Amino acid sequence: MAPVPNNIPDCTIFLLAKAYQKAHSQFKALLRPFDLTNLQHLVLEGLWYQEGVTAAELGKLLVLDKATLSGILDRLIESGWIRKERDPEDGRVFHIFTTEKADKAKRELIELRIKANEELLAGFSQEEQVLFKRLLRDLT
Amino acid sequence: MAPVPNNIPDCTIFLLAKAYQKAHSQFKALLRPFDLTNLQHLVLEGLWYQEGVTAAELGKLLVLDKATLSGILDRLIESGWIRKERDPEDGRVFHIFTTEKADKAKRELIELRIKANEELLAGFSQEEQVLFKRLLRDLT
DNA sequence: CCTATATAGTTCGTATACGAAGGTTTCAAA
DNA sequence: TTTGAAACCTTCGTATACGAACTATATAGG
Repeated sequence: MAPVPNNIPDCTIFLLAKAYQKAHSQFKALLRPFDLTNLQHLVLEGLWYQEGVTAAELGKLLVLDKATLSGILDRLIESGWIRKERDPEDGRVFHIFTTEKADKAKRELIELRIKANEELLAGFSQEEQVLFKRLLRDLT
Repeated sequence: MAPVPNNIPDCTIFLLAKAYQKAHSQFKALLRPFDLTNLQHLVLEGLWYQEGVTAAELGKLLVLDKATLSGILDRLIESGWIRKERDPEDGRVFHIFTTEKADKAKRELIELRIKANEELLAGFSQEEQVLFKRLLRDLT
C-alpha cells in the first residue's frame, strides 16, 4: 500500500482507516493460499474460541452486524469450513460448528494470524506494541 | 457499537478493525444531516486541500483505489458536490473541482471532522492522544 | 509513421458493512 | 389462548474495497 502523505491535516480517523487498511491488506495476502477472506478467518477463530455458539452470540463476540455475518456464514458453509444446526429447543436459533476441514487447518491458521500481527507491529518496540494495544483497547 | 469482549486472544488487527469501526460509525452519524458518506466527505476534504487535482492524484493523496474512487466521484457528481473537467492537454486525465454547494458547507464540514476526532479521542489524555497519533502514523 | 508500452479511468465480480424491512418462533401478559 | 412484543435470522438496497480486464490516450523507439 502506498504510504500516507505526511503533510495532510491532523485526522486520527483517517490514520486509523489507513492503518486498518494496511493490516487488512497484509493479512489478506497471507490468507490467499487458504481461499479465506479476513472476515471468514475471523469467524473460524471465533468458533474455535467458543464452539457451537449461535449466530447471534458469534455476532456479539466478533462485533459483527448480523446482516454481515449472515453472508459470511453462507459462504463458509458453501466452501465447507463450517456447518449450521438448528437448536432443537428454540426454532429461531442456529448453532455454528467448524468442520473437519477447518479443524485440520486450525493450528496453521492461528499461527498465520499471529504472524500477521507480528508483521504489522514489526516496526514497534516492545513498549510501543503494548502501548498501542492498550490504546486501541481503550478506544473501543 | 457494542463493546469488544475483553477476554479474546491478543489480536491487534482485530482491535484495529474495531477501533476503525467505531470511529467510522461515530463520524457517519455526524455526517447524516449532510447526506454525505464518510468517504465522500474525505474526498471533499482532499479537494479543498488540493484544488483541481486529477482523479489519480486524489487517489494517491487519500490512499484510495482508483476503482473505489471512481464510484465515489460518480455519486458526488450526481449529488452536486463536485464536477469533473477533462484536461485539455492530456485526454486521459480528469481534474476534479468542488462546486459552490460544497464550498458553502466547507467550514461546517471541516469543523465536523474536527469534532468527530475530538469525540473519538475524548477518553485519552493529551499525551495519549499525541502518542496514539504518532503510533498510527508510524504504522502506515 | 508505427508499434510497444505505460498511464488514466471505467467496468465487472466478489466480499464486506449496515440500516431497514420481513418472516419465524418464543414468551409473557391479558 | 390469543395477541403483542421480543429475539433470531434472512433479504434487500446502497456504498465501500479491490483485483482484474478493458478502453482510450500518450509517448518512446525504431
